Amino acid sequence: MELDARKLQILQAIINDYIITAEPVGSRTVARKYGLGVSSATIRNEMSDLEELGYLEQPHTSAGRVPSDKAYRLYVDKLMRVRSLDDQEAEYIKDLYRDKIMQLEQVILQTAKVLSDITSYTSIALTPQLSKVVIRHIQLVPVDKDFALLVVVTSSGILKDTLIRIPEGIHNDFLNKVSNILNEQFQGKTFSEVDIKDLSPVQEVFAENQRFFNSLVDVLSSSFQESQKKEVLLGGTTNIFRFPEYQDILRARSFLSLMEEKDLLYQILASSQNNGVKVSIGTENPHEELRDYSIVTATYSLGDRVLGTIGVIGPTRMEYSRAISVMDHMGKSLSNYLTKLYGKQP
Amino acid sequence: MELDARKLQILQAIINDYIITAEPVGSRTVARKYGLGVSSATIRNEMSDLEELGYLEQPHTSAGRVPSDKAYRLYVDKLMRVRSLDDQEAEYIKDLYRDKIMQLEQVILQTAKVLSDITSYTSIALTPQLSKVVIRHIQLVPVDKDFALLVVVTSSGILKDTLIRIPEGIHNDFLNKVSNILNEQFQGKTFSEVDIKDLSPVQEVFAENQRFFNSLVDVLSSSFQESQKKEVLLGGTTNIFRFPEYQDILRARSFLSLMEEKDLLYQILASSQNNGVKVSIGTENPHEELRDYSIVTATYSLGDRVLGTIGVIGPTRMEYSRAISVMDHMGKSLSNYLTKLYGKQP
DNA sequence: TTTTAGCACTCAATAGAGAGGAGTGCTAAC
DNA sequence: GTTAGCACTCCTCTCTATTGAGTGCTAAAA
Repeated sequence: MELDARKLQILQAIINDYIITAEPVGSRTVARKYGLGVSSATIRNEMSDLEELGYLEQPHTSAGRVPSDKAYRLYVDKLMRVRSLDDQEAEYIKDLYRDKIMQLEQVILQTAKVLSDITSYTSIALTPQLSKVVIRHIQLVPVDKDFALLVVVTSSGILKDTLIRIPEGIHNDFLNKVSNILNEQFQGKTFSEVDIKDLSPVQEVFAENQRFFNSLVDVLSSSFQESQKKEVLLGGTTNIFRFPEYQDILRARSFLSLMEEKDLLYQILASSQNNGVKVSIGTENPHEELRDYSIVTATYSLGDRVLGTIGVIGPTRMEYSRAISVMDHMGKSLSNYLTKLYGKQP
Repeated sequence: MELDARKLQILQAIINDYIITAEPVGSRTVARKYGLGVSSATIRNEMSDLEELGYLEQPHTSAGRVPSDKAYRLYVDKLMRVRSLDDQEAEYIKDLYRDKIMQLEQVILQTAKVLSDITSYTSIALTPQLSKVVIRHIQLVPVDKDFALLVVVTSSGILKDTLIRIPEGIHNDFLNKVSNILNEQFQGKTFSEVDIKDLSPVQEVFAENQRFFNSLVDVLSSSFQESQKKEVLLGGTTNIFRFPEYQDILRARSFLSLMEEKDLLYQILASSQNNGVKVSIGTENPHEELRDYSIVTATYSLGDRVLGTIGVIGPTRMEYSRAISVMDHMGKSLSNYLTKLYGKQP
């Protein structure tokens, strides 16, 4: 049995209604609110068919029906018409990136905040995967007689700077020399290519300052290690309370706990590395814990290299149309901003 | 009527029991569990007195009694014996600061995490008030032909670094010159003393590079502005779910919303600027919203200058003894660490 | 053949009644 | 001053209708 036009209409009506009300939808409601010119009995028959086909589910016999993940999938792929952003939202997003120079992580954090504000879902963002990023410059900047700043600049902005203690009697010229060595060794490499052991041959340059050499190696290697670190940023975690299905303390708590599992969230987002917007509905998701949620993600890039992923998570009865258009727009705006700011690298 | 020894004993028993169980305590429980050698009827009479004196409250006639804020205050000031940390906890804290050089904000963030882990309450931390901090060094570090890094180093570590675009044809010597000018103007001043207008007289040095001058001023002033910014860090927000009195969705939600009001939290913490540990119990707190919570705070310092505040927040039936000893220890450890690391400044 | 009206049936949600129990306050005796 | 005893309060839990939204089926109408 194929889905004829009327079945589709009814299915769409049920999905629309359920997205708004979060209550199982009955045949009478469909007949009255979405006047299709047929009686509730007819709709009842159709709904029965739709259930048999796996598009609808019944929480219990005397309740209305609820769309299945399969129905949402159909809805996203075929039924729904993608809304474009309204002016206010577009303006909000534009404002975020207008004329600002922020540290990379700040940009992503702000993006997450705006995402959760606009969609009223919880937003998740992956900071850029620095292992893929090229080291542009390393420099030891003298600060005063005791301290220097080790700055590592990458093709996507600054990675990191660390205060490092310098031994007595070290001259600025020596720091410059060290900077040059570091650049020779590491410039142009990505973080995954870098190997701290490459420094060993130049150890003799440090002569009597072996302690300085060691602490430099320490700082650099922890810096490189950290660059591999997964970092997951969140926005609007308590937005989940807006939804009636999370008025239950156990559900709310389990959601909030889920949001604290950064490793899991990382995996979820990292899996969608192919450019563009991706929608995962409930059980489509490979992770058992996400069975009850839907996730809409988009990637962001620097030039044509994908750097990371942003997304929103919410109940499966998500406003897909809105979420998708927002994510699409946001991914593109963020990529634009980054590419404009950090441009093409040598 | 003054509180005699037996009344104090009974009060202490009730507080102890309520802190553990979160259930109103009845006269029989006191008689049996905390054998004072008198019958429940006697205790009942004493409890009645204690209620009249404002130390106990009754949720309803046929329930046991619950300590009032006044009782907790007495408990904290007189009754309780301050536990010292157990070895495991002390070790945990020591570990946190051992041999690590972290960015200032990282230190505070980690401190908050450990605090909430150890106490199982939610922790709040104020990042250092940079307006009181002295600028040690400003430098423009050339990164490549398009960008330089503006680094502002303060007496408490790095404040901030910002990537800044430099116009074509600017030579490193010029950047150094600019760095020197900036240092002349701002070195040794605190952020609250600094005035961006001081730069105007040197504007002519920039000659044809007025755009560069302008963007420099922009970045600097936003940097200075940001230094005044209140920043509140949290740890263990979902710990609140551990407590039976927050199994109710409304209470849990209202707590989590409260934790999102960064301005309010800032005010709360900022108000305790006198050195040492401070305890605010329920209604003692000037803020209406905190009526149901108790807060234990401690300050942390660099040398003898108070930089900020850390604290834990939880239900009024808090384990004050534990909380106070942890906060005391933590405040001191953090101050030690900072002072050792960033030491005495010129 | 499709649609519809009608009706019995199901089942969650809600309200109400009653029993149980923890705890108090009071009184009278010790 | 202390305690045993007892009536009383009031929350909590359980059990039992009652209600109502919604279904599925059947038979008649289109």
